[in-house]
Amino acid sequence: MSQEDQARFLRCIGEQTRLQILERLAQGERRVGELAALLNKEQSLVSHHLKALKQCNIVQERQEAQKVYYKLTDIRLARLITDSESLMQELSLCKCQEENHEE
Amino acid sequence: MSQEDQARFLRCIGEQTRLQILERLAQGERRVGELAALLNKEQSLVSHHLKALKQCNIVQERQEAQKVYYKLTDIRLARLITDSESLMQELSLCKCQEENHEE
DNA sequence: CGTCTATATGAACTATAATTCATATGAACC
DNA sequence: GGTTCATATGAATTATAGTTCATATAGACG
Repeated sequence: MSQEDQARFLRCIGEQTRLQILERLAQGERRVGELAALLNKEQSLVSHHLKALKQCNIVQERQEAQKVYYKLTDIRLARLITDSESLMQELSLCKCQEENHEE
Repeated sequence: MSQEDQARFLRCIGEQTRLQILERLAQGERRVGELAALLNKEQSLVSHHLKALKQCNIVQERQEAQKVYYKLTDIRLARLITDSESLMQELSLCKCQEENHEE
């Protein structure tokens, strides 16, 4: 597993729509159309993102007739995301001490 | 803390050169020039990446004369990266069962 | 077989990010 | 003050990634 793969993996998670998808999948299996409706995004967009997530082994699919269900490959992914979120929140607290301007 | 911020944070970590920088900083403070030499990259490139990391509160700087030392804002960042790496490695093992072609 | 439903795909476009190069800044030191 | 050393910056270029649209595929079902 190269460092480039690790970077690719993190970048794959580091996208807002994909984070939203993963948030939903953390609660259980969802169909493509369901996700699109829940997130209020185009079906093709969701499909593209799911493909990206699949390529990084972050999600798995299961087909049932024309319907395709996606789920997290491993539930620990949800934990990883949660952990990164809370760590990031702590880090950003420090920020406020030093700078509170946006340029 | 918005989801967009979280995505930005993960993307910031999800870059090979920055991962390499963080790997070094996990071992302790380093100067810009040191990092450039260690990674065999241009000084300006390292500087740009450090700026990106700083903007996400991932690293902190400390100046001493003309020299600028960088370090991780929080050592748990190193853990987060390590954790993501090992989880990712596990996930990629499953991959091999299903596909072993590169297109 | 035609139609509907669900999803995937690919091309085109747009946006974002990485890299390089040349140069600016600024401290140190003679 | 001029020179050197360490770092930062900005513009220009290139590479990568996100989004949309139109269309393909493929199963279900009358």
